[in-house]
Amino acid sequence: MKEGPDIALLGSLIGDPARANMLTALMSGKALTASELALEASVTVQTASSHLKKLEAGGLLGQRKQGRHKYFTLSDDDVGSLLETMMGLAAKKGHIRIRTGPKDPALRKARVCYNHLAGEMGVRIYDSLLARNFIAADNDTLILTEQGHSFVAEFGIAIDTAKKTRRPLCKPCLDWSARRSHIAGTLGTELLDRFYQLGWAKREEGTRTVAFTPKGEKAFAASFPL
Amino acid sequence: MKEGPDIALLGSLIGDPARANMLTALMSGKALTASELALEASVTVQTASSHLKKLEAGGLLGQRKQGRHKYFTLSDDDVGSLLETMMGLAAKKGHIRIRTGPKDPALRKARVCYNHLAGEMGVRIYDSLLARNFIAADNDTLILTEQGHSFVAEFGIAIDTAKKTRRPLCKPCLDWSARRSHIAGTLGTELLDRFYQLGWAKREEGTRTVAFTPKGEKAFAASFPL
DNA sequence: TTAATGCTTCGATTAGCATCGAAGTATGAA
DNA sequence: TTCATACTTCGATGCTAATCGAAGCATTAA
Repeated sequence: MKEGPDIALLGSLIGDPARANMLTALMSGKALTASELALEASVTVQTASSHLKKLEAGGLLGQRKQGRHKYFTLSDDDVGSLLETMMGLAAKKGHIRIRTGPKDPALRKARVCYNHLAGEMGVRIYDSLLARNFIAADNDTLILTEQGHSFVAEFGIAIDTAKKTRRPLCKPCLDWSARRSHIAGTLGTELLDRFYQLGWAKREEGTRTVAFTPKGEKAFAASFPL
Repeated sequence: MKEGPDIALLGSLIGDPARANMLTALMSGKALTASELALEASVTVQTASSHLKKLEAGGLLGQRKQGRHKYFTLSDDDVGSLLETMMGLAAKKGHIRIRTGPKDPALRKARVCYNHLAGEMGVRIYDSLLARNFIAADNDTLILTEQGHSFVAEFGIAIDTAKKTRRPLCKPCLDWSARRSHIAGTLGTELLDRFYQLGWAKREEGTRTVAFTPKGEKAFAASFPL
């Protein structure tokens, strides 16, 4: 018995509610940490770890270590389209969708990526800094250029203190939507803190949403033009 | 917990090995009975019945009662394409396929459908008789016409004895490939028996394959032109 | 009617696996 | 170094569901 489970393996991987929630959370292209996925699935991190291991072994997930975090994404576009097909069929057959929903709209715009800004605005920082040659890609890491140092200092960040730590100054960090990179590392953290400090934005309780004030959003747009 | 298993339900349905085997067996478009599916999945009929109930409730299967048999098919083309997608991904990810395979080639041409001939040659009988007005569709059943009676008698079948039973003379029966109908009922049984009797074909042991002799195949083609 | 076949339901057993607590490893911060 | 965080592994528990035997229905044949 239990002989040839070609599609059965795939099915059973997707068939567990916890794993299905993780996969749908990753469907947006977002790269999520194990803890975040645990939260999405409403299970403990141990359980999540076990699931993620299985999903990875099954070839559905890819991972990328970033410091002490482990980011998971769907491994393939094929996986994405399979899930999309399944969601479509499930909807058609009346297996109604009860999943969350009210979170995303604000999260897409700006959210905390555990210590730096992600979402559209996070991507914008990256693009803006790169376009003005304030940062430059160097062998899979990012370095802050001469002009970049000036800009950061002008922006009110004491970069020297940040330099002491072993933590990289800039790091690219995956974003969802277009799987775009944004700024992580010490600089990313410092920037986000500075936004809070300037009163441009503040963190919403309980969620990962970062809420910008109208005034803050204008100032942001001025400081990070495209 | 266990909150919103949109795609999880689909996944778990496909995730069970027995069900996966049934679904892949139905992937060719063939309409199979519960017993046949049980055989395919290597489980008892009770277990199969339970699985089929779930698959039908999940909207993956459609059924058609035919006498005391219950024929199952994939309910949708969407279901078929989902399974195809999954099989493709499974192959790509290295979940090797161990399933049967060597059966089909001969079965496609001619096979026993529990008491009548199915497969391409079965479909041909249906088409030939219909084209020559030997049978006619009447309110979801088939009737043998006046000319049809002559033909059958000429072919060597004592139709009177068949008429006595309560069993319908002709019945359409689903076939796979193009989901075409072929002749079942008393007439179907009698025709197959006559083929055996004429030495045109004989049943292969252990399989559902019907092996026609070269001579038999020619005679068949002559008797059932298109 | 009786007998046979195809399928379903019921009940009990069993196996698998998701789950979490607790301890262990790794990375980063001070 | 020490402390904190992110994640993994181990072990035990408990729930779910697949499985099959046995009995019940439905259809067909004699």
